[in-house]
Amino acid sequence: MSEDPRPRRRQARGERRISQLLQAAADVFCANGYTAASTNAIAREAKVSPGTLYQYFPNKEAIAIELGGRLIHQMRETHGQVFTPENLSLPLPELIDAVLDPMVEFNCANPAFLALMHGSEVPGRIAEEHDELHASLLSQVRETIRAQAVPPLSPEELDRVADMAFAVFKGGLALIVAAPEGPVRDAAVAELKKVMLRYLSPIVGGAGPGTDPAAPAPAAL
Amino acid sequence: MSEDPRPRRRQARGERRISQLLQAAADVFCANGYTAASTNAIAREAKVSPGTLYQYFPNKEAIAIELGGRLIHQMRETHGQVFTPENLSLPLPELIDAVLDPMVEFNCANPAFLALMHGSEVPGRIAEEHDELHASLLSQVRETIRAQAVPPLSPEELDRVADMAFAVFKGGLALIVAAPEGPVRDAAVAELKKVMLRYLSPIVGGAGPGTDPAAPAPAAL
DNA sequence: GGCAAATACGAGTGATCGCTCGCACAATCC
DNA sequence: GGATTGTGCGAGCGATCACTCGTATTTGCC
Repeated sequence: MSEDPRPRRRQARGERRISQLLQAAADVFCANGYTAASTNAIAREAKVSPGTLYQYFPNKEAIAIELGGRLIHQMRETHGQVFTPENLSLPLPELIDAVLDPMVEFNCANPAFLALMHGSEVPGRIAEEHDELHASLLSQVRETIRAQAVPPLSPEELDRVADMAFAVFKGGLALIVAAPEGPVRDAAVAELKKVMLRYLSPIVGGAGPGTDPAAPAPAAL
Repeated sequence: MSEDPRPRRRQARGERRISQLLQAAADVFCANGYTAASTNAIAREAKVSPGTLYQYFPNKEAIAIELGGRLIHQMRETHGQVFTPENLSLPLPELIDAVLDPMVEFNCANPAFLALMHGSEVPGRIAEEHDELHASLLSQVRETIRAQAVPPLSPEELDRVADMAFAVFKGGLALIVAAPEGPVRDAAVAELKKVMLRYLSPIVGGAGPGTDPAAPAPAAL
């Protein structure tokens, strides 16, 4: 609750150590989970002594807080550029590309994000921030679907569809990040896009079977 | 390793204690995760002393092994009754009902299953058994889709579709078990069925938009 | 160079956890 | 009843973990 009036002068070396420690923490959290990750292991991974670690973080929880905070911040920047007014009125296939691609890229580049956000073992502060982010993302998804839905959905339906679209995305995302980098992962991304497109098409396209009423056997790609 | 030639005579009271301890372990694992769950907490939850707990389990891992084993066994029984030859040729909507309903029911009734199977913190033995179960389920899904696909899918496509269908189901399942029991959960289940139906329809129905009710009288069983 | 602050160290401390052990009670068999 | 064995207890042991502290080194500033 109290601001600290002495913001602790940091030298460049200190900032570097912090990044180094957070990177090490990300690796260890990712490999073993939050609870099983020991602060000594994090320090060892960062090639520093336990004492040095505690020079920059008051306790283990603070490490997760800071790491989670930075990841959430990056994620917010990512999805801030994703749900733009222009994207909002894009045709569905392009909209799905525009939304999924950055999300997939971020989560593949930062596996610690999912590891930290998912466990029920994480300290309460992280869980709170994650809930906020989740709610924020969800409302963006909801507004996007609302903007696209023809005819308009009832509020209850809108909630259900947004919740399910997000949950399904998360399920597919887990498959994608688990896939080996390369063509296999790309194919998985394409497949998830198919799921989303087929699920949402009837909602945006009125009663039609798909967004593209042309060729009955598209089977492209 | 070595079979034990002395299968340790158990009295009825002992069997009851074991069930009691496993139930307590399920609750504690579910609430705190495997690593954070202490054996003393499990014993306390079961209203017995730590010594009593260790009368029936050699160590903490064995508790998770036994609990996971029992849950996996139940799950196998469930999905053994799900993927039957009769169900294999069911129309898609009925097939989805037949597969999803028991799976959803099981996971809602046994939240410890997901809690135990999901963490990367669980002992290696559980992870192995879970991988086996996962592979088994996946192959059942694959065979079902293969039986339904018109025209037949290439092996690579079949793998991708089965993987994605399963991953998407798991994502939706997480939403469902998190939903409060009652109409909200039922609506979520119905919504997940929509996702699966819309995703798989183009695969089974050839070019058709949805489940073509061409065969009006399947009426078997 | 000289000083103060920041950085780095790593053995050590208290707490917690998995697990043990000695002993008492209860059930079963003869 | 006596013998044997399963059941139950809970204080306590060794290991591990989060975290500290006294001290040595490096950096920024004059």
